[in-house]
Parts: sequence; structure tokens; C-alpha cells
Amino acid sequence: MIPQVLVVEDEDALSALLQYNLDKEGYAVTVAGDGEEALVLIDEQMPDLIVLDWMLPKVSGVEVCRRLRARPETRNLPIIMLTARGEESDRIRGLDTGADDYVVKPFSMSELAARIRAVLRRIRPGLAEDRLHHGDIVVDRAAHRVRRAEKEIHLGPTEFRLLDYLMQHPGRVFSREQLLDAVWGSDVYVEARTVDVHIGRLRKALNRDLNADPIRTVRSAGYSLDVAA
Amino acid sequence: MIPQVLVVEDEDALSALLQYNLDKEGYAVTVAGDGEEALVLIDEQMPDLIVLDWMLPKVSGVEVCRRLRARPETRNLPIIMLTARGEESDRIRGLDTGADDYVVKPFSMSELAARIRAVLRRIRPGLAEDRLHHGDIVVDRAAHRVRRAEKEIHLGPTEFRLLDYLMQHPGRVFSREQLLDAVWGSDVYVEARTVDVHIGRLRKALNRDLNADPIRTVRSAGYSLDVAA
DNA sequence: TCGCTATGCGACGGTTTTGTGACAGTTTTG
DNA sequence: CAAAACTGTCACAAAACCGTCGCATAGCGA
Repeated sequence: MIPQVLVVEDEDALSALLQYNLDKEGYAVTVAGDGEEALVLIDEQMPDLIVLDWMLPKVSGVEVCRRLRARPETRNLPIIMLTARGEESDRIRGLDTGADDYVVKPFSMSELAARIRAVLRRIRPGLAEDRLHHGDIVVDRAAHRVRRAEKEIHLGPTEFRLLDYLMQHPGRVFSREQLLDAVWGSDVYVEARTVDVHIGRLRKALNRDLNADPIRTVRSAGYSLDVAA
Repeated sequence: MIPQVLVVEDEDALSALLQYNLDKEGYAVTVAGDGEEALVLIDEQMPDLIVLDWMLPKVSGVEVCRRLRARPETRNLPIIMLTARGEESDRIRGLDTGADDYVVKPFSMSELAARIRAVLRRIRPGLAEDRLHHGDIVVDRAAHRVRRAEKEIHLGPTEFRLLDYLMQHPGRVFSREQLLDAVWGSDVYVEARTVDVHIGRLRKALNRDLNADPIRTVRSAGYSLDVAA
């Protein structure tokens, strides 16, 4: 699933630039020129993330932000605020009104893209696809199946969720605590070392007749799915 | 590297709360009870950010702030001021004296955390980034990987943290004591010469098949990452 | 150049972290 | 209801890493 991004910006040159670049980044981009239009489009399209200029005609960015936060169905909608340099103190109010992040103009596209990825990851992990690929591993969430190198692999429920989570952020290292939170749930209490055991079981299953281990141990930090795998 | 935060607050209950929560947010927290102590600790530890109460015994928050701004090596040190409601006009003076942001008591932890993240990002983009570049060295914090000249380099936990820290302030010279505080933690006691050994190990790893040493020894002062490298 | 101090570094014993088989209790399946 | 599958914890062994020492060497002022 391609993430829908709504760009709200009144400067035509900038919004065109944003549209072009975010499109290239793989997002489905819609543009609104003022706050009023934005609110309508949000209702119509329910985007996955909003890039919102601080200064806007008709309804200001803060006001849009506030209204969205006031409605339950948009309360968690990720918002990235664009502010001009010199609106420093306003920026604070921006965070208060509930923006998830902000970017100060002028900014580079890669910076904005990074922020967008970060926010999307944070707010909606695994928003995308119901099939995860990485290296020779395929996780089919819908069918609850895992294959490696064309061979079907059977995993227990916990190992499945564990792999699924690691596959959402390939290369990234997670501490045992993070994995417990994400895979077991932040409420249950289990020993941190239990993660080791399940990582071990996952490895055994994945490597049954291969000799390349896709899981990397990072001493005193945690585990990650090896990018190079 | 984990950002070092110095909390200066004379109310024990509050400082304990701050210490606990900021620690959980992933910061290395030190606490000072008054302005005098704060100034000493700042010299010793060179924190990445200071959370400074407005009202303090001995040397007031504003005074601390002013003094820090007067010294070149602390001029850009991010400061977040804590002010009580009713000190509204003081608050203005707080910004005048050079605080980067302020938070009005009572405040929520998440609010403070957001401010801290925001200020750190603004002042020291390097701290929040998950990738540090310098010369031909790349430290990827999320993946916990280090590369030099496109070649993967394996580092033990301590060497990793050490390099990470040096990469945050390229060119700057750190004494062994400063490195111990920043990399090992201000609580553990280890021999100063231990730093030498780890610097040595770091060098060996980084220079495995290069002949340019990116680490500079400054006789009777400490070590630094060579700016030119 | 001499003498002194600071640094480089190999070696080593001790500690911490991780891998893993075993096991007993629980849940799911048939 | 019994068998099968799965779970979390433990204990022990292997592996990785750590901090310190001691000696060789380099730097520097006189």
C-alpha cells in the first residue's frame, strides 16, 4: 500500500516541488493550497500523513492542526509542520498543538523525506504491504506463511511475529526490551533473555538447510536483520 | 552516542522524576542541585544539553545561563529553562539571557521530552541523526554499523561508543577523563590509561588495511578525531 | 644528546554477554 | 480428552570483550 501524503502549502513553486519530489519518493501526493481546502481533502481522502505549512490563507496551519487533534478519527494522523526561520517561538506552539515533527525552511528534500519516513515508521509501523520481502525471505502476512529460498518454513506464533517485526525495519538493531515491547506487548512481563531463546529458534528454523544466518547479533545492543543477507 | 543531559534543579522530588524519565527517554542524566555545582559539572562533563531551573540556590539559573553564554566553548550549549507559572515576564528575560527554550511548570514529561528533542535537533543535528559521516568514516547508529572506505568494520561495544562520541565533535580534543565520563559513564571508575588501550584498539580496527590514522594524539591533552581525515 | 614523561601496545586473567539443550507448565489441535 | 505444539526460564559452556600491567618507544624541554 502506497502511503497517501497531503501537502498543504500556498506557495505554488514550493508545493510543486514537494509534489514532484515526494512522488518520486514513492508517495501518492495530493496538494491543498489553503487550510480550508485541506480540511475538505482530509475528510475525502484520509491521507496517511500531512505536510502542513505554518502560514496559510483562510485557516492557518496551527488551526488545522488543532482541529485535527480535536477529532478522534484524525487524532493520530501524522503531521509534519513547515515553519520559516524566525518563527522560532511559534514553532514551540506548533509542537504544543500536536504536530509530530517540524521542518524549518529552507530545507532539503532528503531531510523532509527522512522526517516523513521516520514519522511514518513511528506512528504506523508496517503501514505498508501485507507481504514483506528481504533477501531471500518472504513473509506473507495475509496467509501467515514464511518462505526462504523458495522453501516453506514453519514458525510458531511468536517466532512469526518476531520475524515480521524485524522485517519491517531491516538492518535496524533492536534491544531485547524493544523487541519485547513490540512483539510480546508492552504489558506482559517476560525475562529479557527469553528473546535470545526465540531468536535461536527462529534461526534454527530459517537456517534449517542453509548456512547463511540472516540475523545479526550486536553484542550488548540487540539483534537485527542483516541488511546484506 | 547517547546525549548527555545535565539537570539543574534544587527540588529533590522533581530532579529525581526528571532523572528517571529522561533516563528512560534514552539520555544519560546527571543532576546538579545548585548553580555552583552545575558550573563545575559542566566543565567536567561537557553535557550535550542542560535543563536548568530558573530559581536556584547560590547561583541562579539566569546567572548560570549568562556565564555559559559568555564563554566561547559553551556559547552554543543548548539550554532549556524551567520556570514557574507567574514568572512570565522573567521568562522573557530567560530567552534574552540565551536559553534556547523554556518550559513552564507544571509540565508533562512528554512535553519536556519533545522540547529536548526539538532543541537537540536544532542545535546539534548530529546528535539526533542516525548516521554520522566524517571523512571516509560512516557510523550508522540505527544499524550499529561502522564503515570506512566502503569496508565494513567490526567494533566492540566500547570502541563503537568511543568512535561515535568522537564523531560528534570532530576536531575537538578530549581528555581521557572527559572520554571516560562520556563513553564509559560518569559513575564507573576505570583507570585513565584504559582509554589509551581502547583508542589503540579502535585505531587497529579502523586502519586494518589503510595507512591513514584518523585519530590524533595530543600529547598531555588527549585525543581527537582529525578534522582533515 | 640526555633524561624525563607520555603514549603505544602485546599479553593475560577475569568478567560479561550470548548460544543452546533441557524441562515443566500451558495452550491448541484433533 | 489425549497428543502435539508451543512457551518461558534455567543452567551451563563458549565466545567476546574488558581493564590492567609492564615494557618498549616516542616526544619534548633543557
